[in-house]
Amino acid sequence: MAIASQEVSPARFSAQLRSHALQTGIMDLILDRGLDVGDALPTESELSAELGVGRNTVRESLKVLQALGVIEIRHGFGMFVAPNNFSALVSGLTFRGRLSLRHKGEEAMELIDVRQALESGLIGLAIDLLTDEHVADLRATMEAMEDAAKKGEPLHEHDAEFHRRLYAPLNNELLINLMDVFWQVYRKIHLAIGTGPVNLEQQTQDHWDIFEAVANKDKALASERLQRHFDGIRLKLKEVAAA
Amino acid sequence: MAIASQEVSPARFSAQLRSHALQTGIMDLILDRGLDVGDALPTESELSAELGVGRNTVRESLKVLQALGVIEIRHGFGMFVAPNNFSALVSGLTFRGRLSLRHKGEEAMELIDVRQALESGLIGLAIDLLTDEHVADLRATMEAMEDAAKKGEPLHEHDAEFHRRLYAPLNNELLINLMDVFWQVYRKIHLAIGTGPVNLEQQTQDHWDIFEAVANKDKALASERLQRHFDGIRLKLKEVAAA
DNA sequence: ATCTAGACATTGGACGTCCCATCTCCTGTA
DNA sequence: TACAGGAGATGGGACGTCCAATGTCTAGAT
Repeated sequence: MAIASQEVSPARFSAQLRSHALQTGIMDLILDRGLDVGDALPTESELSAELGVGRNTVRESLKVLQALGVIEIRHGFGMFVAPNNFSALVSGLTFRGRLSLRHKGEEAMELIDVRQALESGLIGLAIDLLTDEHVADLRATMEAMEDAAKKGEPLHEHDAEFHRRLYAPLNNELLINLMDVFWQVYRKIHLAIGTGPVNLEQQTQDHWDIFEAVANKDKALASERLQRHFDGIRLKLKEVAAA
Repeated sequence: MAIASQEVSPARFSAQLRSHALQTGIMDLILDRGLDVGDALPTESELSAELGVGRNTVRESLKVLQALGVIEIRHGFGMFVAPNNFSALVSGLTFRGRLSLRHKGEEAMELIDVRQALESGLIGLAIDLLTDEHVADLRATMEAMEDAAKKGEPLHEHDAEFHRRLYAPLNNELLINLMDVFWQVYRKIHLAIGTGPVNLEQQTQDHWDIFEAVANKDKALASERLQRHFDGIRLKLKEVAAA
C-alpha cells in the first residue's frame, strides 16, 4: 500500500495533497492490517521504508495524526492506535478566541455561542432520556460542588462534571467529548479576559437551579436557565471588546 | 471522561509537553507580534532560530498547526495565519468511523448520533431567529435541488447547502463549520458502508418536508423530521455491524 | 526463591546539511 | 503594453548522526 501517486508524476500534485496522502496512507495501513485501539504501529523506520518516504517526513505526518487523536506516541516504546479524544481541538480553538479578542472578540463570542447552543439545544433530548439514576448522579455531583463551595475550593472540576453528567443520558461519548472541548475553551476564554471575584455560592445556586429544572423534566425552563448561565461572560466579553 | 486526565506516565508527559510547548510557543509568537488572519509568519529558518530548536522540529509543529487550521502553509511562498476551518477534523473522525465499522460500528453510530443531535437539537433555536429572507434562501436551495434531481445529477452539494442554510439564522460561522464537519463525516460513512440505489425524488421530498416544517415555524415537527432523516443510515449501519 | 539494581536493546526526539520543488516578482524582449 | 522566462526566496524532503526515554532481561544480594 504505497502512495501510488509518487511513482507517476510527483510534481503534478501539490505538496499539501502529498502530505495529506501520507496521513491517509498511514491511516489506511492501520485499517488494512486490522489494527485496533491499543495495537502498536510499525516503528518510524519501518513506516518510512514501507511508505517510501524519509523518516522526517513520516514523522511530520505522525505528529499530525497524534494531534488529531488518531495515534498515541510513547517515547522509547512505540506508537499505538489511540482511543478517540478531541484534546487537540482545544488549543486550536483557544488560539482562535485569543486572536479575536484583539479586535472585536467575534470569534470568542462565537465559541461561547456554540457552547450555549449545544447545551441549551440538546438539553431537551437529554431530558427525554433521563432516568432516576441520572438524576441521582447529578444530585451527587451538586452536593460535592456545594461542599467544595463551602470550603472555598475551586469549583471548575465539579462544574465540568456536572455538565458532563447533564448529557450522559444521550449515551454518546463522542458528544460528551465534543461538549467538553467547548467547556474547556469557555473556561480558557473566561480566564483570559479576567474574571472578577467569583461568587461560589451564586455559582452553586445557578447549577442547583438548572438541576431542579432538569429533575422536573421541564425542558423549556432548563433550556432557559442554561442560556442564562452564559449571560455573565457575554457581557464581560462585550466590555473587553469595546475597550 | 476521555478528554482530560487520562492516566499518563510522567516521562511520556514530558515528551508530549515539549512538543505541545513548541506549538503554543508559535501561537504565542503570533499573538505577541499582533499578527492577524492573512499575515505572514516568520520563515521556518527564522522560527527555528528564534525558538531555539532545529528546523525539522519546528516543521513538525508547523504541520500540526496547519492540521489544526491555525496556519496556512504555501510552498515556495510562506506561512500565514489561517482563517479557521475544521477540515482536518474530518479525516480524523472518518478514520474513527471506519475503524469502528470493523467490530460493532459503535463509533460510527455515535458520529451519526452527534450529527442527528446537533441538527434536531438546534433547529428550534434556528427557527426562533428565522426571517423571511432565510426562508427564501432555503426555498431557492430546494428548487436547485429539485432541478438537479430531475436531471439525475448528484444532490450532495445541494444537500450540504440546505443544511448549512438551515442554521444560518444562528449567525454563527463556527457552528456552521462544525456541523459541516459532521455532514462530511456522515457522507463518508454513508459511502463507506455502501448505499443501495439512491432515490433522488424521495431524497428531495424529505428535504421539502423539512423545509415545510421550518417555514411554518413548527419546531417539534421540524425536529422530528430531521430525526427521521437519519433513520435510513442507522438501519444500514446496524446491518453492517451485524454482518 | 524473591526482589532489586543496573546493563542493554529498542524506539522515538532532535538536529544539521544538502538538494529539490514551487511560488512570486521582476526584468527583458517582442 | 503584454507576455515569457529567469532570479531569488521559501517551503518540501531525505539522510545521517547523536540524544533521551522506556521496557526488558539478567546478575547479584538477601
